[in-house]
Amino acid sequence: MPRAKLLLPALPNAHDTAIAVLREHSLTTLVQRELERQIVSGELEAGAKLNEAEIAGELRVSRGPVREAFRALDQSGLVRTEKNRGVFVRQVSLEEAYEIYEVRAALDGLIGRLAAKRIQPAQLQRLREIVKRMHAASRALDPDAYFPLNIEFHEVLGEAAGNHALLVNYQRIVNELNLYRREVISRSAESIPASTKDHEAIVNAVAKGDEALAGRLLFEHVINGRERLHRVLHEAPVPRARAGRKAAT
Amino acid sequence: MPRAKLLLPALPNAHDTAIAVLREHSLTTLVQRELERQIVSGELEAGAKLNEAEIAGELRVSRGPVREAFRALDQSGLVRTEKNRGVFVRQVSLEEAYEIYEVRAALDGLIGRLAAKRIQPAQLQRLREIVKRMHAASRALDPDAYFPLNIEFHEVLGEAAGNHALLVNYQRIVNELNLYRREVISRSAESIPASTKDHEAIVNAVAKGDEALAGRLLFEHVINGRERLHRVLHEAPVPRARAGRKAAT
DNA sequence: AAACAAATGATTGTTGACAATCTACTAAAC
DNA sequence: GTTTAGTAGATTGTCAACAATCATTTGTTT
Repeated sequence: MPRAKLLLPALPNAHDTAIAVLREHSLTTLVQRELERQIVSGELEAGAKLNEAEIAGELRVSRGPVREAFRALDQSGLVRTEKNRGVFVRQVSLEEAYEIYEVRAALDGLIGRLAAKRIQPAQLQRLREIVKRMHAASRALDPDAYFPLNIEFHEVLGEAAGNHALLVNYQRIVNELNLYRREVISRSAESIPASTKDHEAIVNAVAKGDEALAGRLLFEHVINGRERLHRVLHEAPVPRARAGRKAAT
Repeated sequence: MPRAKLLLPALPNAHDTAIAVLREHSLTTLVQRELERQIVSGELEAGAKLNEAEIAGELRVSRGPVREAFRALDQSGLVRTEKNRGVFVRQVSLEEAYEIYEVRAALDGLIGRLAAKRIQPAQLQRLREIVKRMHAASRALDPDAYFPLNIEFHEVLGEAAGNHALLVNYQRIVNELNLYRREVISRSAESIPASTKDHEAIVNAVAKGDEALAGRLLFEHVINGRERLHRVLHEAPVPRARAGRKAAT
């Protein structure tokens, strides 16, 4: 008798909450999120092949939702699909990373200008605390502590810009970039102090409401990051890239 | 006897070419492209509901590839999905459009700077011809001729920037924006001359290789476009019962 | 032994069927 | 007349089976 379900008391147990989740989200969405999490966290490493049946088995769903999730992840740039061969966690080449950094610089420049105009006290406070923790990680030269702080810093700043479309595009770009940076940044402990200084200056510019300065600092911060990355990879000189240009007038 | 297929001579007919296409592209990809075309062209108007079975029937495929295509289109911002209700061609509100314009301005600013640095003679020639045709459409005050020229202009410029990641993100943004602009721009014939002048100045700046100027002009061009749009919308909404002001939620 | 050919196994691409959910309509109650 | 409950139809979400393609191994030939 299905009627019984309606008479159940509102005692939430694991089964009920699972059903509640499914009422709002499709399996495809859940699979997509889980895979995204695994990719972004590095659990699935770049270049790894994603086997439909295997993933479906692990997540206890059929291949349909998995395939749909693959399509979404492909479009968002986290995986690449080869017909009849499968999908693979995207590997971002140095050249691609270089291009993506330019895009990110432009978006971050905009974020800086908007954040300087619109940031709210609570958000500013969060930024200041993150920077404080960054200083600690910086003194300890601890990349594993610094990396998530860096992510959080730019996340908060992105929210402070108060432009949802901008945030969505920014997050996508940063995700792609993180595919590239993870392994590298852990080897670049020496760049942490410089990066921390950048962040501090950015917070000050935003706090002052100096839109032009905040925009330029963020733009340069990203370009600096790109060059640091490049230097770590090839001890060779960085391709000519002028950090000083402002994002957009 | 399926063996016969292997013995067929290499005379291309409709059937063979269809098979050749499928060797390279999955049905999902083809469905995705077709729907994207229909949405961008306006064949499917904003807010329209996309029925899985219906589309599958029209395109002679099963629902699987259609659903996968939906996922990709959702991620690229062309449709919105409501669980158990279906997918709809995305409607971009005025507020969203306003936000997206800001993002586009930042990306276009970057395009301007990069294009000024890297554009090739053939591309510059294409831009000049487009502007010439724009002048013609401008004198005739013909929005239907002007609209595609405008799209093409920015497409060429985007290619000239020589940054693939930038181009991909830019196209996505422009697609979203076009969801909003189509109906509006046709009513704003009076802004065509100003827009044409913008384009001409941009070409000149790019031709001179003046990165800062090209970047600034493009940024301002987009913002101007946003303001023109805003003005058209807020002047016109008169009680006069002229058809259709539904989009602006 | 090296290289090519055929067959086998594994994986992806596609389809149709079934279950769950929503929408629209009818009818009864107030 | 309006509202509410119930039901029938349509639509989406999920799944499992089938077909096509690719990868690997085995066997044959030189």
